[in-house]
Amino acid sequence: MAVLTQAPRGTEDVLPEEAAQWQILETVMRSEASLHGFGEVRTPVFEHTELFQRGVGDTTDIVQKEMYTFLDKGGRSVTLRPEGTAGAARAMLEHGVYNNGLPVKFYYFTSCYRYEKAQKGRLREFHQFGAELYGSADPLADAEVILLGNSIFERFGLKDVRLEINSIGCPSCRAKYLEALRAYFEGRKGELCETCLDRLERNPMRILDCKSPVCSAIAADAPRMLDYLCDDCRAHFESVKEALDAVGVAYTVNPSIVRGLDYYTRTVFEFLAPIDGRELAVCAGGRYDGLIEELGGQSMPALGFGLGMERLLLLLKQQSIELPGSDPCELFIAFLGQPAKLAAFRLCDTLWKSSVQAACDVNARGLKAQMKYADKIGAKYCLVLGDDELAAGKAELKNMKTGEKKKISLGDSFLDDYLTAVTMEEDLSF
RNA sequence: GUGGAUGUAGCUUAGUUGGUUAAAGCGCCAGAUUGUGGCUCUGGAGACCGUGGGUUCGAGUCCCAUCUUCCACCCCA
Repeated sequence: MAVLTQAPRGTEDVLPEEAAQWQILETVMRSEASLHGFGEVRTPVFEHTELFQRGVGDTTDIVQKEMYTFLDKGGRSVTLRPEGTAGAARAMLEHGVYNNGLPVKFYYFTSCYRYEKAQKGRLREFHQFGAELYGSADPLADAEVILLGNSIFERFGLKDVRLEINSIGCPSCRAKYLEALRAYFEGRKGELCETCLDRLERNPMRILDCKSPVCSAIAADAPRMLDYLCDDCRAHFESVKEALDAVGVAYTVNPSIVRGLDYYTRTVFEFLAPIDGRELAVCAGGRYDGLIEELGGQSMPALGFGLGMERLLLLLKQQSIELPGSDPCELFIAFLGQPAKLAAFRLCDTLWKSSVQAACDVNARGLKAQMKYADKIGAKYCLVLGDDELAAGKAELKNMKTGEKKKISLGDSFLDDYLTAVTMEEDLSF
């Protein structure tokens, strides 16, 4: 049956070659995050279902139809995390991390689970890098978080990544805005497409980015959130922009950016990039000042973003940005005959203990096949061991690229001989 | 969730109006003077033709269902 030989829909295996790419991404992102003062948190894959209902929002599509929710054997309802923010916030509250001084700055790599119809760049199990900052209401915090995202794209040398920002205000000014927006669209109800009629009920801001030409024409004249911001929200947004300007982070204000999660307030942003001809959000986030209180903590401002690892990988691939692959084998030791076999194995062990990537044949192959294999795995050097070499106590070290050979000792000075020979060659190549 | 495509060896594909043991290239393995890789030559292994039904004397080819992948929408990282 195919279930045995086919991964479930929307999931992907990562094989060694690609895993090497993941490792590089993670290493770079970790170093960038810690440079900016963020510390890693690791939280459970599943949480109480209620955490997401509260944290993500009962009215969102994610909670309403995309969560992997099930009862465990104790009858508790648990859910595979559909995003990283709620769990991180929960952990921060549970352990009272806010007592260690504010702001608290977290980053994480998590797998996330959403029951969606899979497409390229949209998986049921996907991975996010996320950053969270708790305990600062200052616009500088917004800029700092955005800057972290930006610096990651810069580190990889990615092109055509656009930053769009917007402010969706605080609960009070947004309420006024929604009222105005609803009134506006109600007035032109007859012209809207079917999905937008539905949006009008559930989330009128979504109508703003409808792709239908009719709706977008109507949306063009709709009231804009930015015109409804209260004085505080307006000042906040202006200061965020000032701070971004100060560090030279380019952005465009896009008044129609809406976030699908209920917890957002004020600043929202997206890093967009073209992937296979369509523009996808690779990284998105914003401020959510109400979240912590919603989860039962004392009111505390917070913000953060999620960055889709698979999408980042697609983007790197598409822009042909080569990350160094997994390290090839350095030295392959080929052998002929039983005594040489054990000698080769012993030499490999010596090399391994000195952190040299060595390998020898474990398939009982002929010399020629061993050489072929050494070539295939990209060995830089090759050593052939037979009865003659064992008797002489010396063997020829072959540079697989140039074909040059050099005699080195197989005795106590083997490691030194090998290392000097290799170092000399590398010096020559410069 | 809605609509539309797709599926033949590890990979890329061929397979004629349904007709004998399903092809090819690349890759893999092994040989070409039991001591040296990359080039060449020769040979070999490898496919229940996504899966399950149905039509038929006979199905990779037709029909239905189902799964996967992909595209648009919904939504989103």
